[in-house]
Amino acid sequence: MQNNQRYLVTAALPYANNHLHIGHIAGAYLPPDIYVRYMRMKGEDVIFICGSDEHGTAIEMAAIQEGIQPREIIDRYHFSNKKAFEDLRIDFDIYSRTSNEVHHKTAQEFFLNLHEKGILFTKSEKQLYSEKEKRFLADRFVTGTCPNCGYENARGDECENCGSNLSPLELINPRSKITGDTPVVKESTHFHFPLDKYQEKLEEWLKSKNGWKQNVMNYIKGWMKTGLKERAITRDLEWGVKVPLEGYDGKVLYVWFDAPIGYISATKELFELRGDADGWKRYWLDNDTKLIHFIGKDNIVFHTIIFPAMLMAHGGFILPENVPANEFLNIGGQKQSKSRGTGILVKDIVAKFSADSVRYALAASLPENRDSEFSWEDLQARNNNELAAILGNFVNRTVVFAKNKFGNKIADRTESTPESEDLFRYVSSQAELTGKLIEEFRIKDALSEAMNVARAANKYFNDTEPWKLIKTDKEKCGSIINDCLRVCFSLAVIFRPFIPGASDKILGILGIDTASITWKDASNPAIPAGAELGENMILFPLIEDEEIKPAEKQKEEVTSSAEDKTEDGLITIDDFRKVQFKVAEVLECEKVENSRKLLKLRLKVGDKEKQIVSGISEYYKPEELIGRLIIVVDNLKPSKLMGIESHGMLLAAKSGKELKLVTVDGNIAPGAEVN
RNA sequence: GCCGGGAUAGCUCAGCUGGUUAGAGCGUCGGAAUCAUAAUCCGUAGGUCGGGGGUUCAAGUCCCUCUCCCGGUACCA
Repeated sequence: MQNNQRYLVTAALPYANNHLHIGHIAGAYLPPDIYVRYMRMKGEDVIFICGSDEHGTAIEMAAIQEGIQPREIIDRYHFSNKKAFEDLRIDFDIYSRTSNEVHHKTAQEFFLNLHEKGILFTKSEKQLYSEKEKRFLADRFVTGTCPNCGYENARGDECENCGSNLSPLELINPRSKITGDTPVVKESTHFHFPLDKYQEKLEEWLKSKNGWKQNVMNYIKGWMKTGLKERAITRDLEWGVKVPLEGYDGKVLYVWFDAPIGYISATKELFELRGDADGWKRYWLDNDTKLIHFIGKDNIVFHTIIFPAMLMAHGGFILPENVPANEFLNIGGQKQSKSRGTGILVKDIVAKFSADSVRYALAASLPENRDSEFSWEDLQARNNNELAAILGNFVNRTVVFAKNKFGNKIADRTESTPESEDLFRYVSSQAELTGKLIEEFRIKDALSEAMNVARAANKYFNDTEPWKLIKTDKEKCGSIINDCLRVCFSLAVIFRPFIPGASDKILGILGIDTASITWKDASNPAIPAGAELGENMILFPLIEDEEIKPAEKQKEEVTSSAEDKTEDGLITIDDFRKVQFKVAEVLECEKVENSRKLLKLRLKVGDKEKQIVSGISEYYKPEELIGRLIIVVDNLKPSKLMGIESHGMLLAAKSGKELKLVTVDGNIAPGAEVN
């Protein structure tokens, strides 16, 4: 057989600033794992590549906020996510990371290749620069007042309040999110990639692609219609792949440029580990290789437009054969979101349920055509009503029967019946159908067809009634049980891509070596009559209601606590409303004796008076404050400072050694609400 | 605002270029069976395919419009 075909399968590189949730798994990792397992059993030459995407602003910012090095952030999530994949038995040939030396080198070479060809061009742009930190501030590092609605904490890229898109330069009174200082406008020069020049070539290439999913094509059309635009491929940032040219200190490759190159670097690394340093070329530079990117829909542009354009520009590389992007998996109608901290994390779900159960439940509701829903009840129902009741039960009833009636040995098959032949014809055609569906990336349908085999198997058991036959015709009964055991083998093969754990167990019971299993075994399940069966076991323990309920509660807790403290420090309007700010007039003010910086203030808030203690005597003298209107938090839980009760706190802005009271712009009655 | 996507049985979803009584799984209800993790098998009920209008011999499927949800993207004060 002269099949030179090779497959290079990639799964989106997870960004190493958060833990993976099951939406990621359903979108971009479980489908390729199933696909790859199947293709391997079919005897195809496949490599399966993934790794952590570890550069970019968000990681640098997270590090600054936590006061640690980016390295610590990426290590935390790289290893956590690597383990999450292992726990779910998602078996990459390599799970690499873009902080690796081989990646930096590969990305730099790629950049230089384009640069030397004169494809890239430079352009200078005005950007905000922090003198204090000696660095340019990325959009997300800046906050300020929105020029449209006046919201004071608008982000550099958009205003959360009115939804307008902003550039940091538009912000009124911009501040660094890190130090709070005011940045200045400064020119910065960046390399750009002329994506617009590749539009025609891309469109032509895409035209030749049939069999791509409709949703993917729709996204592409949208982008093409608006017209592609040049894109900056460098940034002013510390954390990333350095621009490998003189005079570009402090600049790194933009993360979207370096990340997809990670697929190439990871492949290089894989073959280095295999002692075949040039092996990666067979996969990336050879037209006999089919490159398949599994991703979520948020990544479609990068994998169908930007990265292919980069590969075209570089030359020599193959372009993707298909990009079967999935939609999103929601939970209770709610989007799972890293940045909002909602969603069910892999590490939490595998702590509680088996990889097989989770894989099955997710595979059964993959968001292949549109966003889909996942719930804990779903997981329970899938496990109990399908895995346990249909598949698990069939294997169990067969094995138990063989054990009780045939001395735990594989009975002889002495005769064949039309029913038996029908059954195996069906098994064989279902195996073919399941495989075909997997190859078409219709994993959900494939799984459903696989389960139909187990249904047919149960029906065969029911219809042939071996429990009756054993009393009248043990030989014929033995043939039936032999059939059933062989179907168990077929089931182990057909289900193997989806639930490898259970497949191993079934094959273990049957005493079959798992190493040499091929897809063809599903149609030709050969088991040695007379051989002793291994120890039976329950493949899928039932999931009780109690196991689901705490999980639900847990989920709610996660969600609600996440609302209070989200990744980028955002709160909801409801959170804000909890705090009652009021205008207060300072009636009396005196220094607290023996304290270094405490002042005791007597305030008039509406028609009541209250006392607060505040640590501002280093900045304000008591007499300066009397008569002034200030802003206080009115509903703060009272506390004692140096034995003196304080019933609130005043607001003041602090920067370095400066502190200024927050006041109101003009006269207003004390007690007025601030919002 | 503009562009795109979605709205199909109680639930989760399939329905390609328009064509017989709109499908599957789960759940419901009834029956058979009792080897098996009270697990199986057979059957039943259940939908004016988001609302309205149109094209057609024929529309869930095409066109228009409206409502709601989700993405993307532009701008005004």
